[in-house]
Amino acid sequence: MKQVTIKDVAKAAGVSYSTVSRAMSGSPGISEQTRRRIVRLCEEMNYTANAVARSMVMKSTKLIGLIVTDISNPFMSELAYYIDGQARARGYNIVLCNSLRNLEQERGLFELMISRKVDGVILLPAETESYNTLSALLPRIPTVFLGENLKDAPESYVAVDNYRGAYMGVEYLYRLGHRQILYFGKRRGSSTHQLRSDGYQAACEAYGLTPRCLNNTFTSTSIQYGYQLARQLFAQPMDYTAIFAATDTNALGIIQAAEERGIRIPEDLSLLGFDNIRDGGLPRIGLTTVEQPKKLLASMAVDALLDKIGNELSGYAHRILTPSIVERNSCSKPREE
Amino acid sequence: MKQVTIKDVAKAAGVSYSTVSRAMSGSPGISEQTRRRIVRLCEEMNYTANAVARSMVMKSTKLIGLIVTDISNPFMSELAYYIDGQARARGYNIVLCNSLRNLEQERGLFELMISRKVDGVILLPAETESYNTLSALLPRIPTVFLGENLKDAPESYVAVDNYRGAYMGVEYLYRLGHRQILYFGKRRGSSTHQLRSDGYQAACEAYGLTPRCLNNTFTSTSIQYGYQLARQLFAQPMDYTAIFAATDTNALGIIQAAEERGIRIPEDLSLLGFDNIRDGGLPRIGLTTVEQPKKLLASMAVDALLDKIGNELSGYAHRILTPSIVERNSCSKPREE
DNA sequence: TTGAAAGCGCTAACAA
DNA sequence: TTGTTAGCGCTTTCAA
Repeated sequence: MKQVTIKDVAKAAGVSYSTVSRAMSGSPGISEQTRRRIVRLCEEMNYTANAVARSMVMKSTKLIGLIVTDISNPFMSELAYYIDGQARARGYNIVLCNSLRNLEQERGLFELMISRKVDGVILLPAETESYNTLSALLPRIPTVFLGENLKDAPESYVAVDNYRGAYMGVEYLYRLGHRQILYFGKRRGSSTHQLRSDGYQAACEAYGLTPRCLNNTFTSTSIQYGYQLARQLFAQPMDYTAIFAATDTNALGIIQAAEERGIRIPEDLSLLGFDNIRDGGLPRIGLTTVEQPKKLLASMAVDALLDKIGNELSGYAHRILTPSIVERNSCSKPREE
Repeated sequence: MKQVTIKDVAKAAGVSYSTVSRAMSGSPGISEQTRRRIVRLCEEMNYTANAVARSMVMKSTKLIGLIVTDISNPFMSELAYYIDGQARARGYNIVLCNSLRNLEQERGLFELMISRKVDGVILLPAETESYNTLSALLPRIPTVFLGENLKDAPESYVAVDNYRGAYMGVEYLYRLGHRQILYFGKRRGSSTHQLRSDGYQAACEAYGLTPRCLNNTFTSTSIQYGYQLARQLFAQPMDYTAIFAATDTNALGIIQAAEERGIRIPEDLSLLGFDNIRDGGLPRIGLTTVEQPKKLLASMAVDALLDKIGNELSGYAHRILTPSIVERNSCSKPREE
């Protein structure tokens, strides 16, 4: 697997190797004739430029680090799909890592990205706390936080307006006629969760409803945990007509628990999610939910990062997108008593 | 964002920069005293070794290219999750790309990986044809095909025994009492699909059943297409008691179409999938399916690749894993007529 | 135990 | 239009 280098080509062509470089990179100051000759020769010789060597002198790897907590999570894999598409269209590739929602691991990965000299990193933080853990490293590499709202932190992020999304969710249920809405699954340590729960509270106040919140005591929001939480909940009398789940994965767990207990959705209970992960659109699930515009989030994150990479001087940018509600079949009017 | 280099540290420490290199890389031939002094200094100065420069001289990037058709597909994102874990444990990172199941795109990405000098690539091929499209490039970089069975091609791959899996699936349905089993969704251009369908046919013969196959005429196997195909199918009289879907995504589409038509699964119709993607385990879905052991597949692919990278001389290896059946709620005895 | 120096493959400034 | 040459930041041989 001996690699052909620019020197080999130069020798074969009988020119200096800077001429080969010029021919390949399309720079000016070279006759069309020799360029063509050399390009052809490169193909014949199977010459492929060594991107590592180029990175060395260009001081740019054209690589973006993407740190997610768990790529097998459908929300993140969808985001990753769009990020890759957008990045590649701009000449970049993605180095992917999973932090496993572990701050130490995340920090290690971040340092790894610095040492790999990626041009920038897009981070789906493990927790809100991530910002603090990483703050000392942040000046060393352009970074954009994605998904998590950093409020007024002096660092770039793009996220959905979680407060507003939750507010809209309550409004939606209210208009359907619900007056007892339970908020389900708020997880500690996440500003996303805090904002959603704040939005829920605010909307309840505005509409004269009594807010009621069931916290997620687990460290994660998988379906499993949602299910366990919901089982506990359903063991008690149901004095609400709708559940607003903090995340779609929570909602999926609720569906499972409801199924077991013979609670029909939406006939007996309306259920509203948040995120709009693909699974919610599956047959028999049909989850109505507050959508995070994943494609847009992804492309804004890439744009913001490349902006930052381009203008070293620039500061930071906060971009907050407005969510919307996607209606499927998990919400209806409350039953007449 | 001026980067601190090894020279800066050397100057500050008053030693040559080779000494700093030795101190950092833990090589012998350096007093423990100076090593400690230098390591401390590096930390103080925020020195992080430049992996690009190191790659340059080591002729190894410690990077693995991972080319999938679509990372948002749950099967692939799960695989990617395990691949990353296994690779990182061995000191490697992943460069992720999506080929969009497009041969040209895939070829381009493969060339990109060569030029990026990744140490090897794991490829979830777009089609069986991928092997031919890429064959000229294969000698230039260690590669392992994942998921697709290349039969006796002289290239490494790891895949599940698709033939056997399908055979087992038919046996499973047969034992439940089914005698009319329809095979659904075979897609052209995929040896995986070919093998599954062969296994189905063989099992039918062995058990004295009449094989019946409904081909997928689309180029992809998304839920959408499965749904459309199933709609056409259900418009005709149902002269089978079970459907064996070529993939879980197909099965999901079938569930949707069945739902619409009021066909109950498993009461009116048993449904067996293949792959065991996470979605199949969701509440209300409960798809019984032939499982591909994703974690094992991933770690064998990484192992096979690192073997290949380690021993330049070595040839290729074919590793075929045995699938198993995971029972949930989509299959039952056929109804008594 | 440490330092000097070559070189990895490339780009770009400068010379011719 | 083309060639020469100096690096990019590191590892590693060879000498001291």
